[in-house]
Amino acid sequence: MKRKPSTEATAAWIRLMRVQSRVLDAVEQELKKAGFPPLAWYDALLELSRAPTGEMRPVELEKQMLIPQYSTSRLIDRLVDEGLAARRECKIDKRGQFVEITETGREMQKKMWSAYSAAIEKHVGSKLSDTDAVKLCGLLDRLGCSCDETAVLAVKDGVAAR
Amino acid sequence: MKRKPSTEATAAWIRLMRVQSRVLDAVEQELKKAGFPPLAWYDALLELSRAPTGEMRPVELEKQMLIPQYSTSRLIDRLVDEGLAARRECKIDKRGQFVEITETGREMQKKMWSAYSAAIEKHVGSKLSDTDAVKLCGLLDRLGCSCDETAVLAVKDGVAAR
DNA sequence: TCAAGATTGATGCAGCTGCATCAAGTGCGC
DNA sequence: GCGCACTTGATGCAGCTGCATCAATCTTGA
Repeated sequence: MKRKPSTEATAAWIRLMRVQSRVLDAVEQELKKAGFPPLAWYDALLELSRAPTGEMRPVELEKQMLIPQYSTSRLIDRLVDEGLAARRECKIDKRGQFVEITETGREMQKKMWSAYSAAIEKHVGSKLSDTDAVKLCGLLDRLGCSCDETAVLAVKDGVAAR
Repeated sequence: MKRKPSTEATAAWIRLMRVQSRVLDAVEQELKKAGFPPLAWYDALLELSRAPTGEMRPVELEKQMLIPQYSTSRLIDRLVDEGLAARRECKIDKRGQFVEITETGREMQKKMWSAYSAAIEKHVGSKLSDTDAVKLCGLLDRLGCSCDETAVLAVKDGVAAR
């Protein structure tokens, strides 16, 4: 039997998988309990709300969120169904479209951020000093393949998780 | 707008989500490319192969793997369909059953571990010194709610990720 | 002994994901 | 101007997940 990875590396792998899954579950549960939609919706609403004009091309959204095309397409469907966003035709490129966040969508994003930020604080912030959080970031960043433009883009009104 | 979590904590949260998802994806992809089933199957096979008698109660498996009951039930279905495990009736408790790993199942587990361990090395081991891996474990453990019996149970022939 | 409650495992349903593919539209080279 | 490759977005299908619920069996306590 091979034994390529050190026990230390293997232990880190296991922790990474388990802890992430527990923490994510915990946060998602809190959102759900508070009657909010899943995190992915929040991420999309946040991106849309940040767009200067309040609207984006799906392709754009897709690149920001780093999710596959079909996934974007369906996420938009759901947002539209719930009145949180609206599709607008794109006159310059008839294949395309624009997705615009609605007023309801903006409100939802803000309300979600209250619950979301509280959950982050509860499940991460309160368990780690700021300096430890920084250390953790540093170590994790080294695992992120050719990591991360988006870097320390934590802002006043929200963060995108995925 | 509230601002409960520190920027550091928020940054750590984002990293945790993103890096985990990238690393997991990468590892799963390698398994898939090598023609193997998903990681969850490996975890189950590993648990079964570790059972002294080669068989376990589904309830047992469920507790080890920390996945919900219905999930276990279906995972077993798939393993059985592929001939990697077999259901045995349980004479002491007629509600229950035993799940036994087959010879094919044992072989699969071993073959998967080759690919799996190589992937761990590639995506974690090679990017972190052992001492850094230990630091990472320490930090992650602090996030794990009332963490982890299973602790440093990395062994000669495999690890369970979830 | 027997009824109430707990445990064990399966399953129908809805929702989400990935994969493959499709149709429509664009734009580039010639 | 025409054809061909590329981009944009949607969708059918299969698989997996969570939720709720079910049937069967076991256990407990009066």
